[in-house]
Amino acid sequence: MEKNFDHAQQEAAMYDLWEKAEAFNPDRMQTKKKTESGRVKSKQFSIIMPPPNANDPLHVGHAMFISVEDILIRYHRMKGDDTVWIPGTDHAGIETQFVFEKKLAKQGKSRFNFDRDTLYKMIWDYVQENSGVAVDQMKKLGASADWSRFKFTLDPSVVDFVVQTFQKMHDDGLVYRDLKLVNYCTHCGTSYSELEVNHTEQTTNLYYIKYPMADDPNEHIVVATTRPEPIFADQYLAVHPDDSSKQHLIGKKVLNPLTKQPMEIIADSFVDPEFGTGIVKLTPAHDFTDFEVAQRHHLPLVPAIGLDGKILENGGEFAGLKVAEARKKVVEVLEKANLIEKINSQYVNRIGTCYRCGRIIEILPLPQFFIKVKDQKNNLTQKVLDVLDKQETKIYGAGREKILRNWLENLKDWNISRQIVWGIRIPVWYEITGNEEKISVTFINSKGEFQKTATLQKRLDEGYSIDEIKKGLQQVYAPAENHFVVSEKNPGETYLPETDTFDTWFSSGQWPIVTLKTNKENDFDRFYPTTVMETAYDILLFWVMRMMMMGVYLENKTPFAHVYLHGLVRDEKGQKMSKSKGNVINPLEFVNKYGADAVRMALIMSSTPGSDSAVGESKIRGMRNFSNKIWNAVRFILLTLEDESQNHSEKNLDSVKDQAFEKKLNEVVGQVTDQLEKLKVGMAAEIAYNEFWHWFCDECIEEQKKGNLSRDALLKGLITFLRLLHPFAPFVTETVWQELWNNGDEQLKKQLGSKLLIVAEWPTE
RNA sequence: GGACUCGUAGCUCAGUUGGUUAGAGCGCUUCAUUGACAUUGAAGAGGUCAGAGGUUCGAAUCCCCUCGGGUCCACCA
Repeated sequence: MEKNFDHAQQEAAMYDLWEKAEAFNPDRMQTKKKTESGRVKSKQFSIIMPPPNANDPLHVGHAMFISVEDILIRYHRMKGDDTVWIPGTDHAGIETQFVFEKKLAKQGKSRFNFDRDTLYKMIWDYVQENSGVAVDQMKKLGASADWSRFKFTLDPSVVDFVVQTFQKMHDDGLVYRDLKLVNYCTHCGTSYSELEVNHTEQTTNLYYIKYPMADDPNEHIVVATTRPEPIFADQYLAVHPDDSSKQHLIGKKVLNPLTKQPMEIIADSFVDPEFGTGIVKLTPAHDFTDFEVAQRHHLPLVPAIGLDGKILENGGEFAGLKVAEARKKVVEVLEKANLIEKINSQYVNRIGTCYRCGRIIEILPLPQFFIKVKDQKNNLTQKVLDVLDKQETKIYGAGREKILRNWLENLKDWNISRQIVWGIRIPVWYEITGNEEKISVTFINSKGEFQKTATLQKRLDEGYSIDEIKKGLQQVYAPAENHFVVSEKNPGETYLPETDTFDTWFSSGQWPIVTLKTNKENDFDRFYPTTVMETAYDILLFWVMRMMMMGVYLENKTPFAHVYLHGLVRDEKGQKMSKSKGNVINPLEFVNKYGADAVRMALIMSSTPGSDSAVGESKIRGMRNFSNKIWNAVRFILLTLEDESQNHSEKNLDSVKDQAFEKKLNEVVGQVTDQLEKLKVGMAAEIAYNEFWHWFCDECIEEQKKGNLSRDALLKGLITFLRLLHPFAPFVTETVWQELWNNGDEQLKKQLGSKLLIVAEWPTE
């Protein structure tokens, strides 16, 4: 054996050995053990991998989940459980389309140059080019996932399943289409769920604007607002009903400062009498609170801003201006008319920004598809809360269960429409007959020219056929009340397809079910509910919550028994990694430098669910030393085995020492096993590390050198430790195991029990 | 405003049913070692476990308060 462990030379070979033996596939491996009574014991252990973005290389967070999950999988496989780890990759709808559009932009093109089908195919090809990278990197990290069960989130079988789910939800009355306010990014051209909006603080102007009284234009009231630009569309103001200083205003009318149209003052308790002047203008089409107030009082919804982020035609002289420009101009006009009392320029305000591009999110009314989350018959959130109450799913991660409960209790209906191409098309078709005036379309005509938004009627009048429009279709805008049918295929000549796609989380929310139901025949019955869902805590609400909702809806059962939430990996100083700081750790770079085992150990050791951890090069280097320690312990023991002269020196051994050694060894086995059973992966790794290095190597090997411990005991200890350490450091342990097997006599082989460590038996006390 | 979380060795962090001298990695000091490993070993310095109070035979751990970080949510325009 070489003096040091050469990870670069061994890792790929070991992975190859495992794959050739089909060690990851529970159907091929003998994972069932017979009990004493001769019965087959088939406790299952299953993990569905959180699919990484198919288009991106892995980052350190992925390395973290692979380490944790692979440790659990390897442990249970060795224990003899029916163990499966189902891998996959994600199409990451908005992310990927965003990246692709940037690429198009470099070529001077945009998504408006292509019809839906063409664009979809282009992105598909683009993702295919990159998709091997992530899988390859997972293998480099040692992931013992069953690749024969691999799934991509846009595989036809997945798409079919998701479409059926939507159909079922629609049949059950859980789906509705409605004009609602949505968070819309005019740059990305899509709406977002409330979770996808970042809130940042910003210092803005708070304008105090005079509204003349209708019955006496010399009198006025003052309203404070940060958003003067949609004033032209406002029709109502509000005060608090119990605000004694404002009560005389209720029911009175003022004049709109821009349009001079009369506006009524209503009373609603949402108004804070202490803020501003205690009088609020209502803009129901562009403010969530105002929208709710308007619904309570049955006030009209008058949009002022369009999907392009510009003022609509009803804005008169402001029409066509972008929001920011319009604001400037409105303020100018009001100032000229002497209608601005004062401006507080130091007002700190929270605004929503796009989590993708960082631009300000507009709130716009748009017909979208929603899932009822608190339906009377199918109260999804309540069902999930019940699951938590009954502890059918346990959450590991400090305080995270409370956060989950809090969200479930307050969750609003789920907007699942996204205005992008890269995803699963919502299987809905709009009846067009009679609605040609109300439906708008954008498309590429047969000459390849982009036709911007116009009513269907107008395009038909221009001589375009339905067929031509359909072929080059980009976007359909059907009114909320438009009749539609749910169907994957075209129901007939008189229909146009919905062009929106599902929110990625709608399909990935079904991931544990889809992967099991569209794979090997009995997988679902065999592995559902899965044992552990392991993922980062920052997608607890996006993903874990949705999976639980879909699980209880589709199967009446939670999709997993345990949720292990790992923390964010920070840099050596505990700072958040970011490209701009330049402190991003590329896990594969360190795999090449120090080995996968070292990276895994560094990520796992001293990490605990729910909390962030700090990892830097020095830690990884330290763990590389540990791999080498394992290597050299084996090297030493192999040398002593070859050295026959040592044999007789053991004759008069004090067997009491051996007994003490075995006792302690059993304790270590018990401790590591115990921690793994409790999902305390970090603790398990730490115990195995310390006991191996500082007890077995530092003490026991030295004792053996002095002749105080038998060679047999030491060998037994070594074999036991290799088993214990294998889940954590699979490559080096398997490498030395092969070394032992290939150089060992029959007796040693018998002791090892298995040619491959990966499927060797987990030690018992 | 509500909620959650954290404050342990110079640095980054373990220590979840309260129980003997509080641990690890890296760093630091001194020494050792040409035969498992310098990617090593031995010895050591370094912590009033943020602060005050309470429960207890016993608290880093449970409760209350204070101070100081972090995160999430919320209709204060």
